[in-house]
Amino acid sequence: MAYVENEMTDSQDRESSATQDDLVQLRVWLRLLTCTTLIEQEIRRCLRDEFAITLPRYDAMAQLERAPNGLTMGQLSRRMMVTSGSVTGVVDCLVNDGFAERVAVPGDRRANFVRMTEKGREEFNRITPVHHFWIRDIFYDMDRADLDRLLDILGNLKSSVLNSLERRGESSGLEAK
Amino acid sequence: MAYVENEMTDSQDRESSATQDDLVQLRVWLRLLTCTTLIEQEIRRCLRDEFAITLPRYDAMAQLERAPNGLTMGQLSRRMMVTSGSVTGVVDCLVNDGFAERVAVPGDRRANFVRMTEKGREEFNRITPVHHFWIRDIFYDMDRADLDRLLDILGNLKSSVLNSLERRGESSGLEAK
DNA sequence: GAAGTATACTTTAAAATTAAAATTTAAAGA
DNA sequence: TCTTTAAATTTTAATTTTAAAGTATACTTC
Repeated sequence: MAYVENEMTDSQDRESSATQDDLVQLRVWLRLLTCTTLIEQEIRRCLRDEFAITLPRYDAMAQLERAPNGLTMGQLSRRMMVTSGSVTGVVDCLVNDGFAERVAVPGDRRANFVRMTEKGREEFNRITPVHHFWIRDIFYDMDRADLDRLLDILGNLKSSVLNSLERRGESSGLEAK
Repeated sequence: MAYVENEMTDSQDRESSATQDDLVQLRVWLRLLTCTTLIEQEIRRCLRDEFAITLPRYDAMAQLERAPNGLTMGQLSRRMMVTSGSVTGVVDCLVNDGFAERVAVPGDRRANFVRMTEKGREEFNRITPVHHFWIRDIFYDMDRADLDRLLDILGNLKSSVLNSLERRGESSGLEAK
């Protein structure tokens, strides 16, 4: 799931390559990846241990929760940033668990909406406050100024990435509108 | 692969939940995840299109390249931040392709070193400059000050995450030494 | 040195993921 | 209308991933 960022004896994770010369961008990328992986693995573990749910499923529920009328598979796929094939399986599981349901789209027989059931909404509301607690705990040492700066800089980074994708063609499958 | 961060019409990717109230940490986390996912998908695509190699395999090669004597499976697993079961498969493929080889560890018959072959090193050296170019292009709009600040703040974040993991027990499987 | 425990790794089963092909339906053009 | 093209999903095959179980080897302690 990613390159490197290691250093010292055997300190694990993935710091340190690209430390010698001036590849700042590479160092930033590797550190970004390290942070994301650490956080993602911890959240995944917590969700499994305390709520017996996988991260992709909680992710899907988080998207559906804010769309009372449901989302099409395509919309859900773009919002989760995974391929539609992947979403098919995740939604199948949610439907199996009774957390979501598929509903026909009036004017288009190719598509169907997925939306949360009442049971799904209840489960989501049970998980979410605890999830927020985990996140706050993970970011506990970051002061408000750091958080604001980070949000800001990541906003710039996101623009930079999207510009890069546009330069190379493919508008990344996630164009607005 | 992760929650949310969406907004506006249908702008895709995953901005916007948690925009209303004061869940800064959550907003930062979601934006972090968005950036990482965007970059990772693009690098994955480039590696596939231009070098017919997967990201995990290139990742493993990047780790092995800086360890001329090889790494044990456990070391490689911790550095790649994936489970050892996962590494087994990736290394099998690298060995199949002739990019890596397994070597017995003198004093320990349970372990074995994995190290790159000359062919693997050549392939790695062919890919790496192009990889660096992609990374630079992706970060093109970020000025030096932003990059430095980002590296710095992500360093703090990494510490914060590791502290959080320690508080909860499990030193995350990646303790130094 | 025997027994119990820990370590290094592989294997297994289940999920998630991607890319590409296949299906079905809609929209557009002639 | 007919044909082509596009769009929304699902399916398929291959990878990667995790967690947990299994194997083999090393270490510790009595």
